[in-house]
Amino acid sequence: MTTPIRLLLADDQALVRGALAALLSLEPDLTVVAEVSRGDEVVPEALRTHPDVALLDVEMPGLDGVAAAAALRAALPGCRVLVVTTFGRPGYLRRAMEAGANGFVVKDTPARQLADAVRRVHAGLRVVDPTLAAETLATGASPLTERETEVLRTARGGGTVAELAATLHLSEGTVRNHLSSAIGKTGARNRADAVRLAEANGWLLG
Amino acid sequence: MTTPIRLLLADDQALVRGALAALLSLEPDLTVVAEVSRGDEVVPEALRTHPDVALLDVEMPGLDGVAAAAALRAALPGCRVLVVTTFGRPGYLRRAMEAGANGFVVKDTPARQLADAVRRVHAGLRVVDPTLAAETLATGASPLTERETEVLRTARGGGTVAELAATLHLSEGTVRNHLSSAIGKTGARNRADAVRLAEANGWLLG
DNA sequence: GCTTACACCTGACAAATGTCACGGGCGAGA
DNA sequence: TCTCGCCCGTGACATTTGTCAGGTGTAAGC
Repeated sequence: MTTPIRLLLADDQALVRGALAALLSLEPDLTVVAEVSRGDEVVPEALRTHPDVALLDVEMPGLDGVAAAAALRAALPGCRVLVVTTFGRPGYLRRAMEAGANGFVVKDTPARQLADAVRRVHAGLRVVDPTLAAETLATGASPLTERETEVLRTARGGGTVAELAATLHLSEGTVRNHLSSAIGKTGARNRADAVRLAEANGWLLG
Repeated sequence: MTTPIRLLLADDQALVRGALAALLSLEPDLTVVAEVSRGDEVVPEALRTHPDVALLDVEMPGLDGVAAAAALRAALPGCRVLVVTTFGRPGYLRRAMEAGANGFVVKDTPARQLADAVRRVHAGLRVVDPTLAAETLATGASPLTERETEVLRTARGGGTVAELAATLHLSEGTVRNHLSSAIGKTGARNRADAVRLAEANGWLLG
């Protein structure tokens, strides 16, 4: 073993972040050099500490993990990215890979495998949960157009059509058309149902 | 120091569970004797391993952490319970305390404080996040009746009134009345909004 | 006994929602 | 060029939803 692999951890839950740091620090060839709680702190902290691998959560304030991954790849091309997330949503994996992530691990995986995943990513390999990969291929990309996802995303707050139209600067009829189309495409029966399904598939990311 | 404090960990996310085990094992006076991933495995495993303190997540398959806490207090009165959860929902804290939990910690708290929380709970003290405690007192208990919460819980799936009525064996009018009442009490404008608000307050637990 | 709260139902009503048919404009690709 | 898909809009329509005013029965409290 030469110098240890330098790690950056990004997770909004301090307890989980610290626990992951403890877990990874048990490995002699790994060392945690930075911890952040927000997505928009990833790049500045990485520029300061020059990690070899960054472990990013998807759900974070400021900037979601996928966007942070893209920004990090642009700022430090030599830094590998391993996305570690709670939800194994098919769309998340797809978006993360498109954003340049080198690996994707859900928090359901056994703790022992995390260090190996880090090492593989550092070695230039891709690490993907096989179950999730299959599901992603089965589910496919989002069938929703840009506008439809935007309307659905706004509809998450639970407002009337009039309010949606006002915040989106659209006509009420247009909003209804987009919603109807989204409902049809997702196979939902309701606006609320469509929001639920789209979110479960990871189709509502920024 | 005499014998170390024996811990049981319950969390459905294997990675988080393992990381917490690593974090707590760093403390010389703590030892993790059991790990489970489901709420309904807590009591059997506790009967087998006799932990001093059980760390329970709220969101778990099989049995939620609050119900598991109650069952554990009944089966092993000597075992202290520390609830560790992702969401700082006011209702969760209230329900957990009513179920006999000795402490309540959100996953936003710094990792260093967890071991102290465990020690305090083991010493017979109550550990509660002060911010969350204040919010709980401000929000108060659920204003919803049993039936209203049940209807809201069923409405989470996103079905029509007719379907809700069918699954609940009620008349459509009754369902609508319960929904309307719940919407009024929560200050929501929609059925979907009411579900969202009630869930955010932790009023939809089993 | 009386009151209060809850569960359950009915019927009716206005408002919101979801669907459809129909336009026009715009950019990408055959 | 022509077609196709997406975006945006209109108007109309049936359905669903949320609200209200009633009614019953039942259990708990004064």
